[in-house]
Amino acid sequence: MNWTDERVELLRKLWSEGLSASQIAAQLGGVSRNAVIGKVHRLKLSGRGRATAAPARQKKTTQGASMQKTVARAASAARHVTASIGATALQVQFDAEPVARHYIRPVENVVVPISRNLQLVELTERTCKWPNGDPLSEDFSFCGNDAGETGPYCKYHARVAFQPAAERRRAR
DNA sequence: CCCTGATTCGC
DNA sequence: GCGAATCAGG
Repeated sequence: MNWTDERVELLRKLWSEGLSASQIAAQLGGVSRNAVIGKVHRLKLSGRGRATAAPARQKKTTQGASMQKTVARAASAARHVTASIGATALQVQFDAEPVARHYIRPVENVVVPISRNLQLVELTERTCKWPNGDPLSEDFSFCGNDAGETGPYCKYHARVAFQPAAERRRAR
């Protein structure tokens, strides 16, 4: 892959929009994040916003605070909720309340907190491949939360996708 | 371990 | 100019 004008332009755009090098590499295709970073340097586009490395960590933004509440309310099974709004994508991590697990029998009531809304090219072996939205739509995306190594979905979508037979019967 | 950008250096 | 390897950091 060579750096055509179009590709450089897209690189400039995405970089200015705050996407991470790896995300840009994924969208460009055919290049590694290192290639993107190298190119960014050569183009002297570096230093976008915050200087050194990973900025993806804020704690008490008003927006962040209100969102934490929203997520906490939505996910009744959540015990610990941390949300971070980075220069790139929105990312939320959480741990389920073990006790609460007994209450959420009806699968319809399982609340999936939030998705990273990744594009197809951004999926890796560890990202949840649960689809969001209309595959024919522009804003179609995948959940993208951590799926571990046990399957194609994060634990919440796995719970929806792989219902135990008995449970599925009563959930009817 | 996952990720981030920064730098170096052989090609 | 390019980008893998490496470094430094969250």
